[in-house]
Amino acid sequence: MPELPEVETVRRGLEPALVGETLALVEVRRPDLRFPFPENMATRLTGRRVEALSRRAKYLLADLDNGEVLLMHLGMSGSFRIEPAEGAEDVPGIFHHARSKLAPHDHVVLETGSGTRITYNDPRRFGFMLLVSRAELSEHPLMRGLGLEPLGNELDGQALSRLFAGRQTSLKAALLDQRLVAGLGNIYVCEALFRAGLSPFRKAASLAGTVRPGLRATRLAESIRAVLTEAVAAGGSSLRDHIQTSGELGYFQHTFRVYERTAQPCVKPGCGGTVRRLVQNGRSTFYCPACQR
DNA sequence: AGCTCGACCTGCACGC
DNA sequence: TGCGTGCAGGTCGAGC
Repeated sequence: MPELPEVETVRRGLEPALVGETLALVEVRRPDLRFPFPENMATRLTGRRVEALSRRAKYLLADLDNGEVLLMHLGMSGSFRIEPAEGAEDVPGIFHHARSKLAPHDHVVLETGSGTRITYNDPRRFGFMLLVSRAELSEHPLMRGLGLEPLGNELDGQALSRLFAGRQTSLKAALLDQRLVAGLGNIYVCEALFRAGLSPFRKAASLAGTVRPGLRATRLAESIRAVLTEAVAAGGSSLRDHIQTSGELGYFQHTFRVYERTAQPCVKPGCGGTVRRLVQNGRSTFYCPACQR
């Protein structure tokens, strides 16, 4: 499911249910996700208060009151849902009976002190959770090598040109490389390249150009910001799963201009091209051969 | 060092 | 119906 906009949507959904709350009950139902959960994770989390919930690239970071951080990644198919906990009172004296049963692939269940149940579900099990001490977080192998935060202040044409300089790989592969820019995935790379009018097959190094240096890079940086900002505002994209913690769908998928639009006409006015799908580095690339150069 | 590719895992849509 | 194939929002590590 999740690229940056989906992870940010999940963060915003979890924040009110989690921050300031104590983890009263923690159940790990299946430990073997991409990495095994930390030894005794349930015990180590129980009784902890969550002080903040932030995001770095596609990672969620829950600050705990003991100086540790719960580091979470949703992989391809991870999602959270929030419901009233068992026996939680909706109105004083009236117990909530609408709590749904646990579903297949519900791997972690957290119950907060105020009677909320937060369930992590992940069919493909590419996601994971880790506990890292706050002090060591920035040097953790998963965090240390991450590139620019695309909605942060540093991402602009100049930064992109510098990062891509000398790279012989394609623009598509370079944008997917989390060590350069961190948070983009297959959807938003395709969409950003379309908006910038740049071919996914162009060499990354050519972004700087020779005639009008910086122009392409600036267009690309602006396209990345625009597509991500719009997608966050739309609650992300829901392709095959729900993504919001409420179970509601994001709706940015209705705004895709090339992704999964194979053989449909290019939406750019006057272009007349047809969207094509091609496998690049083992992943589908959607693009318009007429207006992406 | 940079780059490409296979592997990890489940579910679904498709064609025969 | 059942079975095989290909596809899916990610990332790591092996091997050039």
